[in-house]
Amino acid sequence: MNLDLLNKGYEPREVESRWYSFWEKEGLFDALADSAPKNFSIVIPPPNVTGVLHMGHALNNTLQDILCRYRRLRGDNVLWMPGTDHAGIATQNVVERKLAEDGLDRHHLGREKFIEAVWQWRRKYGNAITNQLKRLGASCDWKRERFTMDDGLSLAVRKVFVQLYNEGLIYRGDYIINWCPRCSTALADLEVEHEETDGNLYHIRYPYLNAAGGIVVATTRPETMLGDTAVAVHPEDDRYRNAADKTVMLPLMDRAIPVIRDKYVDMSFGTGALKVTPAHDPNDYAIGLRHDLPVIKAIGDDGRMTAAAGKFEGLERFACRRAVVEELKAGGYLVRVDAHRHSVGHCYRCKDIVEPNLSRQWFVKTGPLAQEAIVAVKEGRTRIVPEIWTATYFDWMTNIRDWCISRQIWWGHQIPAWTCRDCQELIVAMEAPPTCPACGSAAPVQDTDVLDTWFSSALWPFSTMGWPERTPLLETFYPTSVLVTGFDILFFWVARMMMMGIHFMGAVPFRDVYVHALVRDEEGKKMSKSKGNVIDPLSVIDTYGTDAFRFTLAAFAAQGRDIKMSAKRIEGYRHFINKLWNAARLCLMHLTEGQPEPGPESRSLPDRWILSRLKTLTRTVSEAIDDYRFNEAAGALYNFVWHEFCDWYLEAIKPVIYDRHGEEQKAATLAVLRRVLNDALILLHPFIPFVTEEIWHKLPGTQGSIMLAVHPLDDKRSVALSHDREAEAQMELVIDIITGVRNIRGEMDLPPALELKVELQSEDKTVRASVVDHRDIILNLARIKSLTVDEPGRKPASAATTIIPGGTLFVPLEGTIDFEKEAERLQKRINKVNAELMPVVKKLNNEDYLKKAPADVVAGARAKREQLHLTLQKLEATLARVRELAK
RNA sequence: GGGCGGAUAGCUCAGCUGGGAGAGCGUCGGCCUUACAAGCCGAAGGUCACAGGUUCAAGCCCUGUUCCGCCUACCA
Repeated sequence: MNLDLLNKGYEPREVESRWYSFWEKEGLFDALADSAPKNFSIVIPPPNVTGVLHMGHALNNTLQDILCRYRRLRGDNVLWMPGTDHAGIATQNVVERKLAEDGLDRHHLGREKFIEAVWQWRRKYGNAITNQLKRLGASCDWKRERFTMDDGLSLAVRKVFVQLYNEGLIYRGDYIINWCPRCSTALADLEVEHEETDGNLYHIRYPYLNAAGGIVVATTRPETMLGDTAVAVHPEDDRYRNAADKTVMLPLMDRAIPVIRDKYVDMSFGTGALKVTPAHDPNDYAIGLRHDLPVIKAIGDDGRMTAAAGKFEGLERFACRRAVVEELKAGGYLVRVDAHRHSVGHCYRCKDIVEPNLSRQWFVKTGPLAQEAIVAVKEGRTRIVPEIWTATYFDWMTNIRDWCISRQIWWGHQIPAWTCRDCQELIVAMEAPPTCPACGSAAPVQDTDVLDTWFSSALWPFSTMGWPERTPLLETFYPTSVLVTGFDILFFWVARMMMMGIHFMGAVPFRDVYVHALVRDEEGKKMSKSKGNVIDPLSVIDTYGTDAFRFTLAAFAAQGRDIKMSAKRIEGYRHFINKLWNAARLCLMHLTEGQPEPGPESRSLPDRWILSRLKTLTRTVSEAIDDYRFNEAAGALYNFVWHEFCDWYLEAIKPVIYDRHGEEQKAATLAVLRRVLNDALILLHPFIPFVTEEIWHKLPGTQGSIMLAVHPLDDKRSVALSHDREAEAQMELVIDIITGVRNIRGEMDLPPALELKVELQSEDKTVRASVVDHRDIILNLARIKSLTVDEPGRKPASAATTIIPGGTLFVPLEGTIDFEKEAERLQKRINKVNAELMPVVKKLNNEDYLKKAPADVVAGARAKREQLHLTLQKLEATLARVRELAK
């Protein structure tokens, strides 16, 4: 016996620190660029380079790692492509804040120096997130790590931009876009978060220019009136039949503006008259185009009023709102102010209120691209799991609007477009044109804008593999097997990868998209720094260990449901890791190298049973992983290890391994024990890689990493195992008897030390024989002194009784029995059986049921009725006897 | 405004194509049994949100209602 093989309690810190570097050093995460018989690939959703590991990353990468490790164990050539995203606005903000600490800002530094500063920052801090992924155990092929701003990916970005431009799928134009005054950049529609806000609806009277009275308009943003160039009414609105074609005087500005008719106006809203501000509202802009209205930009890109706002020039937009309202009131123009709840757009980065603003931007024409992406999913070339997201995907893709891709920041891929200083020719090209192709003037000027970060992420599945070159990596691993992601970036990222992948590779970027849930806090709220409810995965890992954490995530990753995370649940799974650890200790105390492996014929009942259960487990776990039902796989493993393996099997074989049943039996059992531990570790490894690797190395007879082990589905000796129905039935009987005795002991308050003699009466010969065969196991686990087996006959007088499916169990308690208590106990049982019996009887009395239900279902119900009936009879007879004796 | 999801034991949640209500934690009782007290054994606890409907049969399918949560949207 070798007790110091493993420590008594599992210490994750010490163990985990060893294995990650071992795996990396051995090259166990490396993919072969050349195609193997089976290839499997995943591209990581690249975390922001500024990021720190949060719960979302932890879940996302744990699930990917489970898939990758599982596929490797199944013999696949696995590529898990890692990398990070340059995260334009986020990173720029971080570095700007950093500079501010030194009293610097980017405008003083200049563009070039600022970008250099960002690169410096990236070199210094940019690996934080990848190091954290390593602590999580992520088995990425780090040698291939990519960054969205590295040379290869930047080339891919330019190539894509130029081609789309030449195909007419990228264009530049003046449109109303979402403008964030704080970030001072355009935002895509997706980057705007809408939030219901309590505001006011201001009713303002615009007097007619050459007539009495006026028109009352309603607005939530009164300051925009400074840019009004018309008032619109619906052509069929009788109220304004006479008003149309008149001219009103814009208050405060003393500007004459026309009253026009446009069907866009909703007669039922407000007064039915709409003030039109083409420069600051997308609908108004459209109306402006239809009616050839002037465009007056009253709010500047810095969020302050422009010269066009007259005396309000320079006022911050919300200060201006207050000032405008005051003046309107003073001038008698303000008719009414109603409280009005409406949704207000906020910048998803800085949360500042977004201002619709007219400006010249670059757009991707998404219609044709989206169409292809819809067809790909319709035809099943890409499958979205769970399927529920397919509808959402279609919905969004169908109603997609053009994608504003230019950003007025510095950190990112600068747009490969140049303008000639002299003739204004626009040149879109991979490299800077030395001269203008139109007029020959020197050095056209590059557009100062950069591309939306998601533009480069959209290329991720193929740009990381070396596109535009046709690399072996692409040949082998594109399309990728599956993309694992949270639904929050389904549109931002997945949809756009679909569009770009199909367009540029001619094939979908992934076969499956597995959409997982969000990790929330204990109360189901989204974790966020401002709420202070963030659980830091790294501190969880420090406290409970990576394996416990990963297992928790997997166990709660039920499809379509968010995960509420709390320390308490992780603690529960730490116990599981510890349980496994200690079970392994027990095994390792007895397993030695080179033990003989006797044939199946010498296997005991528990041996046969556990092998049969292992077979089921292997299938269950593998199928669950194949279907992305991670929680089912984790649940099956938990139940097997803790309850079947530890509670029953290990307890049952203790007498054998402690040398009470002879050498031959011991050798057979140890061989089984080894096989079960071996296979269970392999099945567990994708979920809890560290502890399984540690145990694996202590297991005599194993060589190298568990990552190179043969999966039970591919291992001849394991495949040869089959379901052993006989063993399962016999073991069930044994368990029933043991549980029955334990139950009596517990409910009758019998001291554990009290030596019990137990009698089983059964009319079933097979049952009797079976119990005799396995008497030792029962004596040991039920902690009883003797077990006699008989045909039904004389009932022991002073005994506690339990009915089990195979017969009746008597625990004679001569002189010590408490009849009251026993009667009570039996009555409880009777009530329970009755409750179970009632619905069955009712069913079987229903002729329609007998006629219409499938035969096997009816047969099952009949069998159940018989069995319950029998049990009930026995219980009632016993109770009657006990009552008699109690008198 | 449109759409989606959720409501099952005290808590957190499983329950896959309709056919015997489950787990973990917590609670109660008993155990230091030679791997594990981060453990072992036993027990209690549920009108499956509400109201209808389909069906021989509904936690599961349909309709409506209530309460949560999320996504989406250019009604000023």
